[in-house]
Amino acid sequence: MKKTKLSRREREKLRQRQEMLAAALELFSEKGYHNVTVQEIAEKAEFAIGTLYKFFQNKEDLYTALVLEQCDNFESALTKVLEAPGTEIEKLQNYVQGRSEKFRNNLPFVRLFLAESKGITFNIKAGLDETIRKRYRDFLEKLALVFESGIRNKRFRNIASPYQLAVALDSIIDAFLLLWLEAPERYPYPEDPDTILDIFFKGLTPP
Amino acid sequence: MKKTKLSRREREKLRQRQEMLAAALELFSEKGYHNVTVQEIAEKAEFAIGTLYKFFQNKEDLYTALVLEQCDNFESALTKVLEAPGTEIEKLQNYVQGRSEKFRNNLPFVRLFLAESKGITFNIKAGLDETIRKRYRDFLEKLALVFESGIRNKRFRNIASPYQLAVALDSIIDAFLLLWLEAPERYPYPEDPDTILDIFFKGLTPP
Amino acid sequence: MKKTKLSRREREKLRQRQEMLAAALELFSEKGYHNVTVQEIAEKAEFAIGTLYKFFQNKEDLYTALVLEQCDNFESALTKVLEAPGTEIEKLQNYVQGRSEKFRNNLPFVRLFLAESKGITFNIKAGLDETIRKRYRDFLEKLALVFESGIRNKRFRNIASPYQLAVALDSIIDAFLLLWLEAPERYPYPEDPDTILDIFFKGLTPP
Amino acid sequence: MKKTKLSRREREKLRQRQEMLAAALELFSEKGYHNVTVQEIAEKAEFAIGTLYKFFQNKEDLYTALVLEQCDNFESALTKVLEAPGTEIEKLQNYVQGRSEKFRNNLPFVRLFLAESKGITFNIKAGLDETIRKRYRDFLEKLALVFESGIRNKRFRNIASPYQLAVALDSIIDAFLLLWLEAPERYPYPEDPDTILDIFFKGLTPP
DNA sequence: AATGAATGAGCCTTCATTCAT
DNA sequence: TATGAATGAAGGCTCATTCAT
Repeated sequence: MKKTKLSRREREKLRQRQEMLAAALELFSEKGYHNVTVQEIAEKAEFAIGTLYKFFQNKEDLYTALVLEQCDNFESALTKVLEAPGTEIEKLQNYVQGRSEKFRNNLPFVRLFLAESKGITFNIKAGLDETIRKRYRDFLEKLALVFESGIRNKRFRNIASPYQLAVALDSIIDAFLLLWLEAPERYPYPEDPDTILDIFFKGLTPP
Repeated sequence: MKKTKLSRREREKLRQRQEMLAAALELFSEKGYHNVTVQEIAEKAEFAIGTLYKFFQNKEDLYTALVLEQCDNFESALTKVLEAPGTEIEKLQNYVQGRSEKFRNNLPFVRLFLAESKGITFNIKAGLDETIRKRYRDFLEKLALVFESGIRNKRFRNIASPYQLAVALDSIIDAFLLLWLEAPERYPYPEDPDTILDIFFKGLTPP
Repeated sequence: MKKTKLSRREREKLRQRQEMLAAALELFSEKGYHNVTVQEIAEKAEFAIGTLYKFFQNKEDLYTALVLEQCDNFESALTKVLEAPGTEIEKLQNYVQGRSEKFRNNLPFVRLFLAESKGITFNIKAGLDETIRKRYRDFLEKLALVFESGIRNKRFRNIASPYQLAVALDSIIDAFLLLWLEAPERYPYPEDPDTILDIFFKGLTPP
Repeated sequence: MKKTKLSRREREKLRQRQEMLAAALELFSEKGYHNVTVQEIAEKAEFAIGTLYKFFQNKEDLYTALVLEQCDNFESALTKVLEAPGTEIEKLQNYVQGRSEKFRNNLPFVRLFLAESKGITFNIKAGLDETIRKRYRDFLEKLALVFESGIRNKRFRNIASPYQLAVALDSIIDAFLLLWLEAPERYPYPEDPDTILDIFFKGLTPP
């Protein structure tokens, strides 16, 4: 809980930086890294190019900062959810609920995130994607812990390794998110969290 | 089932085209669309740039042709699997098996496919991704039919819409594929097909 | 012999100006005009850029002021040497000695001076070099006077015009200075003044 | 005496390269490295920028190639002069004559050469000047050999080390060249070679 | 008066595409 | 028909200079 007092100047700087990142996020998410010019970002953020280069060493640096910052944000929010007290089932319910919401409120970033974590982007020369995948794997380990404890105390059946279950759960959440993204009216989100968990909890074959 | 006789000249043309596409696939999948020059592709394929432009209108056209052709290939192979006779469970088993294998034998393309279907790539200005997603949705409908009939004849529990189940299954297959792609030794593939189906069929909570 | 009393404020101004010029000299001589930013100069001099621009209209102006001031300094010192009483030979001895010393104590400037007077630098658009060369020519006239009087009173042989002799002498002094600059241990300076004069006075061919 | 047959294509390439270098030489020598844009060079040489970049990796590379090639040219021509048969005195006469002529026929390059070898230019990051100075030193060693043998067989008085004499001679030649460059009508060149040698051979003081 | 953040013109360089041979 | 040299538009980035505080 940082409480450092920032000078007016510093606060101003930070605000400017956020504005630049916001403009960049919107553009990158809309057109892709290579189809956005630094000029455009500067214009959208209403700064001169030179000013933008005072904040970020180059285009790649800007992109990297953008993605990593957003990752931090997501990570800490979802980690908090997982660490809240409750049974494993409750934790998963909260996680599915929390992840879905967080994503739906940050669609522009989600598109970037999926691009970096799932596809090949090569937006950045030296593997930003690798950094992001590592962080994502680390986060999945935390999610896996819930499955692990659930299996240990017999609340969950031992049908796959905890990590695999974590991977499976997340992939379904993302898939349903994309479904909703593409056709919000056909696949309304509100009911999905339960659907997802039903798939997981009940299994397809009748008992 | 076209059986048109091709002249020697035409067959030669086709072979050249395939060589160009093969070179392009390798490069695009390795470095990303924007980090590959037409020059490079021509060199790798051992043609002159001008020759390459005789076959494809421009870089985008080449990329589009490449992706769509590969999609055709995958689609028809997997459709065939789904249409083979058998119970719904057998069909799904064959599908998971077939999809996994097909993917593992065509890794370069899979990377492109995931990039285009999951992330935002904007490799191509005018929504190649939209075309691909549409085709993918259409294919998912076929997969959904299996779930639908399974639900109808009570082999499967009705825990989600058939289409949702199709989406969920595919997303898990892809996720496990990525898992294996990133750490083949830690997540060996052979056992995965069953794991995936177990998750689906048995459900997480004990009966 | 200006004796104007400067107010404290004016003296302070002058001191600041000198500090800026000193920082600039060091940087320009080390990296060349075009590889030094005004930013750098301001930082090294520990002033804000804006302050620097209060003293000099622009980068060129700063450079010009720097070079001209240093030239003034050198010129007046060496003129003094030439005007000191003594025979022509003594004058030349003192000149060689004085010039060598002065140069060795102001290496950073010498590099700039040689660049401006010998090479093409185009550091400055509107011919600073021309100004400098003109001043240098004027100075050489003074040196030539020594040769002229030496020739007139038969102390020197009339083997070339006085001005040519002045040019020749200076070029040798500079050449030896560069020699020493590049390999101080191999071409130690102390003995050089005499060597230079020997070349001049004795001639190469035996009498 | 290379006699390699060049294909028409190769000869054409070489000619283009020479045209680019010629345009660059003229511009660099007229305005200085930093005041010439690649655009300008391309225009003057009547090529598109892209074509120019097919021949040279970048602006620095072009400049380096230009300077080094010209150096080669000068070096080999003057070395040939020094190696021609004759007494030491004849060799020096030929050298002064040859150097003067060569320089006067290649004024644009001389300006570059002096800038790189005498001044600080920092046109190029990684010390082209150092390369050039090394080559110049090596050449001076050859010139020094003439003085050495002259001293050994008593044709020359031993008033300075051979290398120092070489440095002195060259510096005077250059100085006189500059003199002529600045005021051709006042310091006509034809008589200079003898003047220079007179200064060297006769000495200033009467016997 | 002093500051230094903001500006944006201009430069180097790349690469998709064309077209003469 | 196949070639690949030539093209030049467009983008990333720097840095001298200004001006509001």
